[in-house]
Amino acid sequence: MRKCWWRGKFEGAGLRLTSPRLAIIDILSKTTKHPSAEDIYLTLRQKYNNDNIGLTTVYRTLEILVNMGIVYKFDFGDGRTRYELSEGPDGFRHHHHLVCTECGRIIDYTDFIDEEKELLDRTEKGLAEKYHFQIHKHLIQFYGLCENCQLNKP
Amino acid sequence: MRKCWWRGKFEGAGLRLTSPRLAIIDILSKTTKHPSAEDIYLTLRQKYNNDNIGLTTVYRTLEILVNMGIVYKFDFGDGRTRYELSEGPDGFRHHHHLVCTECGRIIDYTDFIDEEKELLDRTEKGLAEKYHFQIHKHLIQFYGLCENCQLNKP
DNA sequence: AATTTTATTGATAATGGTTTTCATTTCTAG
DNA sequence: CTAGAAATGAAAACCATTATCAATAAAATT
Ligand SMILES: [Mn+2]
Ligand SMILES: [Mn+2]
Ligand SMILES: [Zn+2]
Ligand SMILES: [Zn+2]
Repeated sequence: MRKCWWRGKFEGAGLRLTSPRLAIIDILSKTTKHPSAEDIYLTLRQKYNNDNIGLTTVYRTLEILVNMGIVYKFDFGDGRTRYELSEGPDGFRHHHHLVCTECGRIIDYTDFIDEEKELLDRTEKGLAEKYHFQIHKHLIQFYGLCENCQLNKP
Repeated sequence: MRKCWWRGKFEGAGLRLTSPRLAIIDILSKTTKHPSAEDIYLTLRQKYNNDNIGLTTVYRTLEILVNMGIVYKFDFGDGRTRYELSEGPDGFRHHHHLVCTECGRIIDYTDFIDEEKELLDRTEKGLAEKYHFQIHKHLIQFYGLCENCQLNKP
């Protein structure tokens, strides 16, 4: 688990690894949640209140990180985009999501991920051939009710 | 292939099957695309220009249809919500999507759908048990470049 | 070191898809 | 017919995201 695996990507792109950018990566690397741009902005104000990082910068930085493949971007259906480091604090962890449509709770799961991966690879290959599509990524999500929301919503 | 399979759902909910609603369902049932609310609104103005159906009504109707399970709602990443009848013109057709991130083209595919279904069922069952989640639906999408966009973007 | 160039930043304004509001119209029940 | 409920659409409000732009900071060049 080498640290700061993203540094190289920044240098290669002629981009500067500034303190706002480091702070945003830091926040993402220390959470298991899926914060929105505003979530990150608010965390910055609380914990790093020495500097005054603008919401615009948060949005801009996230877009850069997404384009470099350092961060993944998700829409879980609650009207705001949510973000997640592509490589977790403990190294790589490919996973998919379970989304509660009532309270918005997100669960990362890795169960069945190998079987899924195998099927997805095969499907991607088949689809690429049949539709001449060049597939770059896939998205799998399950929607439903979490334990709490099942009880509170009969 | 019984026609107007949705009538029952409307009656059961105490909702009226008005002409704007019928027109919107009609448009959805005659396309293989995935129109946005505005797409539907514009089609209404062109083809059914006798009446003057407001964009608000389109949004409202779509939400009702989604809540009744008659229509599916998708986010393909282009900033607008897109809709599709849950049961196609030729009866049921469960499928997933291939999305071109360059031009927004959407391909419905049913290849591998049986294998996917089998794995999804198994995964849903496993996840439901492990996380006590009550799963209602799944989402699978592949993102990449369509044939055209591969050529025009080297 | 001084100067030029380039990248970054954040306050503000603008954008644009979607929702709310609300007065009016249409349908339904009695 | 009449009272109540549901539906409609124009306009205004909402709100996450993006564009503008002048100011700042860092790198490159002289
Ligand atoms: Mn996750
Ligand atoms: Mn489709
Ligand atoms: Zn929940
Ligand atoms: Zn394309």
